[in-house]
Amino acid sequence: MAESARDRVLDALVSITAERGLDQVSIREVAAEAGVSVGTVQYYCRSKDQMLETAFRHILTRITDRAAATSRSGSVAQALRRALHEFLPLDDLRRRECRVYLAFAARAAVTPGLAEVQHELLGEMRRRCAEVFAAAQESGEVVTDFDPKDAAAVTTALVDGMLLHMLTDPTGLRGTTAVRLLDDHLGRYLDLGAGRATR
Amino acid sequence: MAESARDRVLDALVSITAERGLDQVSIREVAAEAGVSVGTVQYYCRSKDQMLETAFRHILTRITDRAAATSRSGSVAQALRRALHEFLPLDDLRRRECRVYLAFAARAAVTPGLAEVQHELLGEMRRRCAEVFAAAQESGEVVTDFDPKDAAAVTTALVDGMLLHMLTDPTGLRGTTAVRLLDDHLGRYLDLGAGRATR
DNA sequence: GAACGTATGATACGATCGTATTACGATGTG
DNA sequence: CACATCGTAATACGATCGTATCATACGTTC
Repeated sequence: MAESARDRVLDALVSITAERGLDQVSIREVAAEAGVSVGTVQYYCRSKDQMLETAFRHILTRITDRAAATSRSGSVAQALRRALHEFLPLDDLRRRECRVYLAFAARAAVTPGLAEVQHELLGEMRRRCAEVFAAAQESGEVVTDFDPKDAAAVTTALVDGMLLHMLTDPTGLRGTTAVRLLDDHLGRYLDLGAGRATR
Repeated sequence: MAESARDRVLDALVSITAERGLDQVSIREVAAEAGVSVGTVQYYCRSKDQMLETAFRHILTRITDRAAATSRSGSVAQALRRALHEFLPLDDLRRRECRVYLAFAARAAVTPGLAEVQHELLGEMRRRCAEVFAAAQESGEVVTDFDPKDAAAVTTALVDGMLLHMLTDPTGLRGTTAVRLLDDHLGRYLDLGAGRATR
């Protein structure tokens, strides 16, 4: 079925942000990209600030849904590894999404409305990640003792840091290297086993 | 001695970026903050893009110089720990600077001129960090075997990731936690010894 | 002391910005 | 049928944007 006008507006904003950056986003540009009038954009978004907050939630939902949909087969460690890969810019689609995330996250540092969204995101990320680490401890898939919450905080920070470096210095940190470094990191907590070689 | 007009212009840009964000920066705002005319800003910066690139280098020099000036006394690991702390938003001054860095780094994802600066920065960071890890291996201050380059890449990414999380979700990752997580991380490579308790 | 480059300010131009207002057709409802 | 609501478009308003141009001092150098 055809995309609703509202979704087309939000997707247009995301497209512009991914390709030209968040500061190239204007009501008129979004309207043109979505193929609607300025009035239609205003109909769905009361103000530009509200439009940005809505679009931030929109893109985050898309990313986290994809991560949540990854396979849970195999060991807990393997499942975590696959899920975390969905947050890294490892192909064109994820690179686009990560660019949008980074742009919004950076603006969240000075925009309370966006900071609230970011707070919800990171809290959920850490919570889910800590659950996985705790589950691995229960099932004995660990190589050392550690606090699941600390491991979650450091792992999510590492993922976002590698994301930042991959996007802003692609020749300095390549995807294959990032995946290997993430494996090394996880391997310090969990037994990745042969899963490291599987997709 | 009094600050030169050029420095006042660059510092004004940094101030605006730290307090209101990079997208609130305009030639007129910078001129007003610096207490000079628009013409003076244009005299020192041919275009806005060039102004941003110059200011990015300006703030990076300030940060890296401060890190380079930290004490090298004690163990190699302790010196590295102190230097890395200069890149984290652990007080108001560093929080301001980190906000500016994050704003520029995010824009570097879509602005080739800024990406070049970021590439130089991260390359230098990884190089220096790897040197320190290698020196620690030479002097035997290590707790396991590892590749200095990999350790440098993952450590710099972790620092930037924690920086991102601390700035965009201050209640989710506090400074004391970040310092502890960084200590845990370094402790997996190096023998921090009692230095962990020292400043 | 005339000429000149440097540093600064004032101002004008056209473009674009976010937002508010208004109009108009389609749709549903009394 | 009358009328309200919803979705969409067109357009106008004042503000702000980046940039270009011109004028004016102040040194320095022939």
